[in-house]
Amino acid sequence: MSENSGGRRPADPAAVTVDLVIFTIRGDELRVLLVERGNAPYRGRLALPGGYVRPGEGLDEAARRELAEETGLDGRLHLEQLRAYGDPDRDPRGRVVTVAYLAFGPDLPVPVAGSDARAARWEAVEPLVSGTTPLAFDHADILRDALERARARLEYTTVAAAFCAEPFTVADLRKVYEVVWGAPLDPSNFRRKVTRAEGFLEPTGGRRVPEAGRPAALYRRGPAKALSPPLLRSGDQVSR
Amino acid sequence: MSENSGGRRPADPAAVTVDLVIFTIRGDELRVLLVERGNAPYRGRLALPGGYVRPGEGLDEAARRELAEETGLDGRLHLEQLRAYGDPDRDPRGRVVTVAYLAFGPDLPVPVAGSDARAARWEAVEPLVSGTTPLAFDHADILRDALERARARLEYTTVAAAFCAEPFTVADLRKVYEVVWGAPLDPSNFRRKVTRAEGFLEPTGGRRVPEAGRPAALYRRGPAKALSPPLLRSGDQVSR
DNA sequence: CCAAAAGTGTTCGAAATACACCCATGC
DNA sequence: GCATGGGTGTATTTCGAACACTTTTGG
Repeated sequence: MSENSGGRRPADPAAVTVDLVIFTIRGDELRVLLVERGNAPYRGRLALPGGYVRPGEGLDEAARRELAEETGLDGRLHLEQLRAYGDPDRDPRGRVVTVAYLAFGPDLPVPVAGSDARAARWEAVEPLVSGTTPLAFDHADILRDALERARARLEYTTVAAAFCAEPFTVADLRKVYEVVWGAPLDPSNFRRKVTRAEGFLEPTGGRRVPEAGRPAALYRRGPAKALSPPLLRSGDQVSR
Repeated sequence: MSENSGGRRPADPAAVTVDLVIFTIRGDELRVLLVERGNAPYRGRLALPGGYVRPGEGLDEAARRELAEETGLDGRLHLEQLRAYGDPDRDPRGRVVTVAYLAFGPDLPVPVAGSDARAARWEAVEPLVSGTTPLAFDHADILRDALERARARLEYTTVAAAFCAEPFTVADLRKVYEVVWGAPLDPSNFRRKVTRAEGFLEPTGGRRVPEAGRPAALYRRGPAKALSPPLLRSGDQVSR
C-alpha cells in the first residue's frame, strides 16, 4: 500500500478474518463444511468456518491454521485464496474484512470437533447456492464465488485430484468432474485426456477390484499443477 | 467471518488499503502506473498507487475512488479485484492488509496530478517483473501476479477491448494481445476469431484511414464478457 | 456364460493453422 | 503503378466427440 495524499490519513481500524470454503465429495454430491453459529449475530445460522487473523500471522498462515483446526487434517488439503470481501456493513458489529479461502479435500472421515466445540457438518452445496437456505453474513455470496472458481479450476489445473484419497482410479477422478460440473462425461475420452496430460497422474502399479467389473488401475497425484491442454466443459466433451 | 472458539478473541487491529495495478499499452509495450513515494518507508521508491479504505466504504468502492483520483477517468476503466496480501511484515509500520485491484485502460492522456500531488508515471512492465527495478513493499509480487492474471484474462474474457479507446480496429485489438502475451499473432486468424465471437465487437460502420494501406473497419466493445471459445495462447495460434 | 466396469480403436466432423490471394487507400 | 496494411478464401492437419469393441473380473 502507499500512504495517501502526502499526509497520513487515519486508517479505518478493521478486523481481519479468514473464512474457509472447504469442498469435498460425498454421496455423489458436492458438499461444503459449515458450522452452526453459537453467538450473535446470526446465532443458530449456518456459516463458513473461519476466524480472526492473529497478530504476526500471515493470511495464508491463518487459513492453514483454521483448516487444521476445523478438519484435523494438517497439510493435506489443497488451499488457495479466493478473494477479499469488505462491504462496510457485511458484519453488523463493525468493519470486518474477510479473506476467503478455497480448500479441496477427499471425503473426510467426519468433521472433528477439534479444539473447537462448534457443531460442524457437511452440507450439500446445491441447495445453498440456489438461495433457499440462508447463510450467515455474506457467506452465500462467498460460496457462490467459490463454486464458480472451483469449476473453473478443474478445467485448467490438476486440483481435481485433491478431491481423491490416494490411491485413486480414473473413475474416481471422473466422478469429481461430474459432480462439480454437474454433467456426465464420456469415460473413454476422459481417461484419454487425463492419462495423456503430462504429470497429472502417476500409476502406482496397483489395481482395485470393484464390486462388479474389471479391476481399475490405481494412480497417485503427479507433480503437474497446470493442465494443458485444458479440459473444457463448454458444451463439448459433455455427453448429451 | 465467524467468531472463533465460542468466545471473542480480540481482533488484531489492521489497516486496510487498496492498491491498484493499472495497465495500459503505450509505445508498443505494456506499462503500469506507478507513483514515487514521498514519505518513509521506501521514500523515493516507486510504488503502486493506492490508499486507505475509508470508513463506510466498500473495497470495490475504495478502488474505484482511487482509480478516479489517479487517472482522472471516472468509470471508464475495467476494474477487478486481484487478491489480498497480508504478510505480517509487508509494511514496517505495522499490520497492513492490502487488497490489490487490476485495471485496464486505453493509452491514457498522461497521469494527471489530480487531487494528488505525487509524481505518477507509466513504467514499462517488463523490467519491473524481471526483478531488476526494486519496488516498494511487496509491490513487485503484486505486479507479477497482476501480469499473470491479465494474460489469463485475455484468453477467456473480452477485457482486451478495455485497452482500446473506442472506436478501435481489429489491428488495435490484436496489438493488445501481442503486447500482453509477448508474441506475434496471425492477423487473418485473429480477425476471424474475434469477429466470430458473439458480442465481442460491434461494428460502428466507420473506417479509419491509416498512414499507409487500406482503411480498417471500426468497432466498439460489445456486451459479451466471457469469450467462448477462448483464445488460447498455448503454442497454438501463435505464429512461429 | 452373463453382467459390469475398465480400457482401446476407429470414424467422423469441427476447428485451427498456414498461407495464398484480393481489396482499398496514399503516394 | 506500387507499397502497405486490411480483409477473405481455402487446403491441410489436428483434435475432440461419439461409439463400437475388447478385456478382465465376479457370480
